[in-house]
Amino acid sequence: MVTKQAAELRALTEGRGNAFDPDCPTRVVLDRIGDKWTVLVIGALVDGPRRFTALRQHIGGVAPKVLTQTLRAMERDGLLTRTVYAQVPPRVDYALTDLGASLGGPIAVLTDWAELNVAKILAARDEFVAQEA
Amino acid sequence: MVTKQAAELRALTEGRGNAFDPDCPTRVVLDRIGDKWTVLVIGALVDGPRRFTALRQHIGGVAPKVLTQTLRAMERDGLLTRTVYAQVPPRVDYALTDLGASLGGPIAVLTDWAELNVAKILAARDEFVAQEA
DNA sequence: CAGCATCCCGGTTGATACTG
DNA sequence: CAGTATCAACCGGGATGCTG
Repeated sequence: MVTKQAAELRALTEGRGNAFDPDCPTRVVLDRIGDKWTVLVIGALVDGPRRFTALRQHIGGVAPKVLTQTLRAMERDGLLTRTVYAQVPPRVDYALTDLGASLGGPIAVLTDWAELNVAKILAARDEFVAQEA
Repeated sequence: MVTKQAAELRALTEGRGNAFDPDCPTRVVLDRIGDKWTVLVIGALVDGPRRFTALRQHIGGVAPKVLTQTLRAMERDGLLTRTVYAQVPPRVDYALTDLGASLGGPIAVLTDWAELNVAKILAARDEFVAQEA
């Protein structure tokens, strides 16, 4: 059942050591997915552009500095656009690019898996703790 | 095209603030995926059990301590099994559980996306750097 | 062989306060 | 409003040395 997956994974992790290449596709994407806030930002922008403060309030609990960092990194990687309006007070809109929006698919697969299996994971943890007691 | 994804993502990130619940499905899985070595370990085990040293050499560049940490965390979460043989010299086999193997699917989706789009990301980075110069 | 104990370093995260 | 500046705290991660 995992033969196709196995092949794909091996191609990435075993093939020619590219898993240790910092520019390896796996690495680049995984680093961004693994980032605590990127997924939230994508979730916050899937249904339209938002302003900085709107994002902040929507996500909640994120420091301005960190949000800025996340946003800049995503902009740098072409996942979203940053539009500055020359007016007072300042206004900046953030919107997903096609690329950024297309990441929603893989993320959704992951979150689907998570929803399906998180119970098993938590059960495994409980059992593990129980065993070592 | 992203309407279904949008709905799913919103359910996870917007729904009821569970994105900030440490036990939120998204969080748990993302933390594990985001881990530098977990994906490599899965890739190393998809085609059968391996011993500690075999894993170490296969993955390469991972300190024993860190590999142990990763392995333990994955065992704790029911992603793999750890089998100790009472013999001298010691022997420990690691193998993916069904749960662990099933994570290969979502990971493959992610890596597929990565392979398809990493060029765009890198191009976006270059362009970004060029612009600010 | 497997892996734990210890020490340590650097980068990242975050809270707080301030500004164009 | 949309950040930047600054400082403090916190691990992830690695090197080394030792054991059952």
